[in-house]
Order: sequence, then C-alpha cells, then structure tokens
Amino acid sequence: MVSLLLQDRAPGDSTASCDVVGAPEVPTATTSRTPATALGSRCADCRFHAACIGCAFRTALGFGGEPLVGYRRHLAANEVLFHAGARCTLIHVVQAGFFKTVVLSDDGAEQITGFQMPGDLLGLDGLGTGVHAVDAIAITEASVCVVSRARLLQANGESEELRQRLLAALCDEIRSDHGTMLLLGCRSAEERVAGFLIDLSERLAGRGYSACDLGLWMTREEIGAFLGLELETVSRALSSLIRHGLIEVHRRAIRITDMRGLREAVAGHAAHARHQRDA
Amino acid sequence: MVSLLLQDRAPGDSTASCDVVGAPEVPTATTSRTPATALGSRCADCRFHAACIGCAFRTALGFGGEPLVGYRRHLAANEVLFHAGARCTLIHVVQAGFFKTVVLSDDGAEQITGFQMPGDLLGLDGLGTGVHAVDAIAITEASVCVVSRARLLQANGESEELRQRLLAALCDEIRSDHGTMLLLGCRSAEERVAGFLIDLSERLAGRGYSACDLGLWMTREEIGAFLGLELETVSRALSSLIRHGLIEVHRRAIRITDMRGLREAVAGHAAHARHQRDA
DNA sequence: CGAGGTGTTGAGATTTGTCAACCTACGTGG
DNA sequence: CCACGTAGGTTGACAAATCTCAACACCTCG
Repeated sequence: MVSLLLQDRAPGDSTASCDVVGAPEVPTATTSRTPATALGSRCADCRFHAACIGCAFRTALGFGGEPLVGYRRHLAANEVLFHAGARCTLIHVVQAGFFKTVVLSDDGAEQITGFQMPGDLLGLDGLGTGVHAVDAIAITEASVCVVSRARLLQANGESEELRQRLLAALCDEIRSDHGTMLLLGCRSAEERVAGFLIDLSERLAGRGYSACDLGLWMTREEIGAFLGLELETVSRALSSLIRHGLIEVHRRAIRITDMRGLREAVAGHAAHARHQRDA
Repeated sequence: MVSLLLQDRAPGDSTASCDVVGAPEVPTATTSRTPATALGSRCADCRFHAACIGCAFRTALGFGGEPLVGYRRHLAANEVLFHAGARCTLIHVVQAGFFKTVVLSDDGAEQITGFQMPGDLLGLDGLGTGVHAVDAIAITEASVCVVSRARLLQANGESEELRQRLLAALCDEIRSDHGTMLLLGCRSAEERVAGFLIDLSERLAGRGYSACDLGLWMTREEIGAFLGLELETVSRALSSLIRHGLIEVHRRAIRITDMRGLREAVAGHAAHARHQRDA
C-alpha cells in the first residue's frame, strides 16, 4: 500500500540532499531536498501535475518559465513539517505519503483537524496571517513540494486562474471542516467511523486510487483524535462494521465489501428507516 | 440587549422597501431593501465601516466612487438568507442582528457550523464554487449589506488590500472551525458550553460590546446543535456554571461574573490540576 | 385567560470512556 | 536464529457521561 502511494518517488530521492534557497523550517537529519532545477521534468511527470497549484502555473505566469515550486522536501514518518505558532513562509503540496494536521489546546487536549494525502495543500490556514495555526506531521514517509508563501501571494495578484484555484482550495477546506463538524456533532461512534472510511475512500478514488481497498496510514488513536473518540471505541466500531459484513480489516489494510451498506451506516437508523419506508 | 445590537439601524428602516438591482434570492413579505444610493452616508456612519470588506473599498477601487455594497437587506427573525445548494451570487456582511449557518445531512441531521454577528461575512464558503454549502438563517431581526459575488471577485483581482482581507477572512473561518472541532472532539458538555460563552464574549468584545454581559440570541436547542449536545444537556451545563458562581443567567441574558474561572472551566480538570501544581 | 414556545429538572436507559488483560507483528540484540 | 521488548490492536467489565422521556415552570402573545 505504502509503496503504491510512494510510486512517484524516484529511487534514491531520500539520499539526495543538496539544499537550495530558503532556510529549512525544521532542519533534521532525516530531511532532504531536491532543488527546483532538478524538478523540471519531475513536475511534468507527477500524477498531480495538472491539479497542482504549484506546478501548473509555471508557464501561465510571467515567471520566465520558473515554476512556483521551489524545491521538494522529503520527510520520515512522524517528522514535523511545521508547528502551530511558527511563521508561515512556505506553503506545501503533498506529493507522496500522508500527513495529519493537529490543533493543540493550552491544557494538552489534541484534536486532529484533517488527514492530507497526495495532491492536498498544507498550511493554507497560515496564508492570511503568516502564522501557522496547526501542527503538520507526516504519518508515513512523505514528500512535499514547497512553494514560497510570498511568491504564491504575488502570483495570486497576477493570475486569475490561480486566484480561482486558491479560492477553491480554501473553500474546499471550509466545506470539509463543516463535514467533520457534522460527524463530530451529530453522529454515534460507529457512524463516525463509517463516515470517516467513506470520506477516505472518496478522496482516494478522486486521486486515482482504489475506492474499496484502503490503507489506513493512521493508528486507531489518530482516527480517534480526529473523530473525537477513544482508540478502544474506534476499534470496537471497526469490529462492529466487520460483523455487519461491510468491511474487512487486516491490520492497517481495509477493504470495503459493501459500499452501499457502509453509506447507510453513516446516516444511521434514520436513513435506514426512511429507506424501508420508501421501499 | 437586542436593542443595543440594533442601534445602528435607524428607526423606520424596516419599512423602507424600495428595491434595487438584483433579484431577491428569497423574496418574502418581510424582506425589504435600502438602495445603494441611500447607503452612501449610512456606510460612513456604520460602526464597521473601517472593517467592512464591502464599504471600505469604495474609494480604493476604480469603481468611480461606487461602493462594493449594492444594497442593504433587512430580515425578520427566522428568515432564511440563503439555502445550501442554491447558487451563490451574493456575499453578505452582517450589519445588525445575528445569524446561524447550518449544514444538513441527507438523513436530516442538523449541525450548526457557526453563529454570525455584526461585522461577520456570510456565504464565503460559496465564493469558490458559486454554490452555497450551508443554510444561513437570521436568528434575530437583522440586516445585511449585500455585495455581488462577481463584483467581489473582480475587485479581488484589482486590489491587493482586498485580496489580503479576503484571504484573512477565509483563514479566520478555517481557524474558527478548527476551534469548534477542538470543542466538539475533546471537551465535556460543561467545557463546551463554557468555551462557547468565552468565544462569544471575545467576539462581542472585539466588536465593542460588553465582554461580560452577553445576550444569548440563540435557543438552548441551537446552542446544542452547535456544540453537539441535546438542549437538556446545555441547560444542565449552564445550571452547573451558575452553581459554581461563574455566570448569572436570566432567560436569554448571561452575565459572566468570573471570567478567569470560566476560562479554567473550558480547559477542565487538566488545567485546574496544572494550575494547582504550578502554584 | 389559555396556548404554545422555551427552559429547567428528575429518573432511567444508552453510549462512551476507563482500566485492565491479552494478543500479534515487528525490530533488536544476544 | 531465537528471546525479548515494544508498539499497536482487540476485547471485557465496570464507571461515568450523555441521551431520552417526562413533568413542570415561566413568559409572551393573542
């Protein structure tokens, strides 16, 4: 599963560590960078080329062929991309691997606000103020394409298409958050887990992956921190979905065997009752 | 309380019903409009003039002195401003009164995603796609300043300052949603209600109202629909906060008598324990 | 004065959290 | 190569929080 998602990474990438402009935000021994000049052909090969807000504008803008993306950064699992409160000078596009974004309260409570997969933007919430509002942490080995915030803002003034895309990305984030709030506020534990799987499935399908065979790159604890549940409750909910014949689970791999049933499990008894009534 | 918040409304406004350009989205008998020409001096008098994304740009932009705001619309309590799924052609700035935004799921579950007060923007989530993602409903008598979406997008291309403001507004929305997710995912009922009151207090204070004397313009049921609680639980939580001497409640009016204690009530025992340890 | 909307409180049912035991997979070091 | 430790996952039993249902109080409005 992981190798599938990392397929865009050329072998040996993680050993190429020639730094380019821009100080690393969180320098670590495991971090490495690929310079922009080497990215030229790579960007064109990237499966997200057309969708990528950083790559697609290299010709559209008056940057003399320079892409918005400055360089590509590789991260080990559990490595921090940026911390909440840190200055936001860079915007990232996930190129491979998975991330989580986390808000931490004063008293140590920890809420995961989202999981990001290849093609997703990271750090948009810091675009306005220039200060990050969340921690972003790689939950698998991962790589991101790095865009300077200042450059993105400049380009935002120059390209109508980029403005539309940026606006769309921000609105998507808001919509997605509203969907999560619906899960958190209105759903039982089992419904939340079912909804989480459906959402994951749809997002993966939208990126060309299988809609039924999902890897779960996050632990039960992380799923719980996203859904407002304890890890034991997540585990029980998954077991219940298995018993109902909706999914199969093998450690971190999940297969959705009854998509329709799983969708009904999200809406819960209300939808089930209505379905029976309408039939 | 309500009269305080409606103080910007000149007497008789709700009877002035001279329509201007742009078909009403949801025409009702109680809706009335004030034409842009009559708004000129009114906008300058508005207490949110400097902050208003629609008013402040009348001179900055090359619109020949025309303000972005087209007209002002008045709504009765419980009147719908726009529905989810409807085309988003207008963006609104709350000028007086209070609103709620609601996401509805297929099966009838209803999650309030936010309460909007004077100075807040409404409908930003539809800016990208041109389709509203939430219902917006006035919870008191209210008035909004109306900006054409197309015009706002056009101005977004022309004014660097507007771009910054719009970006800031969108990022604020995302941050605020993340804060709500933290409440929903990590807090007990009493902590959620305390956090809700603190947030309300801060937002009101930021707009020049009292931080301690709040009107609650929403019902217990609406507070519950926002916090993921039943109305009885909200009522019990409020009673508990009263018993602890943190607030006083008189129907819809709330006075915060111990702001520090209320803040500690949000973080819960963890913060309390830490506070004792540090002391 | 009555009706209906709103808010409070109580009692019992249900869901979820908490604590504990146990299991498996995996990596490490002898 | 195997023993061991550790992290992650599952399940059970009980405790705690919240929901549900019900009764009642209060206020507004006609």
